[in-house]
Amino acid sequence: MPLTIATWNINSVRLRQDLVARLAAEKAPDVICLQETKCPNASFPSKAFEKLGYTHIAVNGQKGYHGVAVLSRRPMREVVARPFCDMGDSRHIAVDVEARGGRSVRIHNFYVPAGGDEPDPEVNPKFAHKLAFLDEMTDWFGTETEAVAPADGAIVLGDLNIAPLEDDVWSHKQLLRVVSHTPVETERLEQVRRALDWVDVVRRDIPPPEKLYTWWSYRAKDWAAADKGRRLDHVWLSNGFSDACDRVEVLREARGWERPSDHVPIIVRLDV
DNA sequence: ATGGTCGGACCCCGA
Repeated sequence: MPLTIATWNINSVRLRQDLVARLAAEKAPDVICLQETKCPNASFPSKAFEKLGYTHIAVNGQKGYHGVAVLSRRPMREVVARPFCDMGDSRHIAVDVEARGGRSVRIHNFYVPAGGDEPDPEVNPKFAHKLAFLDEMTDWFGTETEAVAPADGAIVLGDLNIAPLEDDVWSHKQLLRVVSHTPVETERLEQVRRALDWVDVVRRDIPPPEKLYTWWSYRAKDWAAADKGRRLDHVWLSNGFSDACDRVEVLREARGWERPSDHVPIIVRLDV
């Protein structure tokens, strides 16, 4: 049996638990990693997800903002919820999911700061925070290599809030000075990736120049017609483990579901 | 065409 893993910025898990149920019904992923749950741990709707078969749940939430969670139908244990930038923000959780032969897959679920509007760390503290967060990821990956990425296999996924490639945005030229696609961010994200030589399996399987987006603004009158999206969500596999992934799907249609999130799920299938 | 729309807090903020 393959292991299927979904990542989705849900933009309030309580408001959209029915959409998570729809994803479970239509795609039946073994593991669902959520970001922007906007929900304290005590209020997390665990019961609803347990009824869907996701009996293993790990949450790192806070009131009103941010928040990440992992739902699993396979045995899983929480490894760490690492605080970044001494902010008290809930932006990371790591779990080990059981695989064949006593092995396990370590999943790091991230919600990287969006960074505000002005792409200048001197005048915009939110952008400075975003860059500091990325640098802390690089440092952590580089210094605690074994803990971050055990030999059995590891995954970094989530809303990284950066569209790194020209074909990850609707207009490279028009977004070069827009937060999420500025060179300072895309270079910083590449440093994070290179720290452990993570493999972007989504772009391995759906390579440029094909346009690929996971987020469309709520502000567009007709998101599908305008199609001004960005690829802000990512799935990276540890080097030497990437061959385990034999299928990638970006669920674009979920942007058209009733009262949607502005992000759509990515689903990967692993033979592990 | 430099607007627009969300969600969750609270009387705006972050996205």
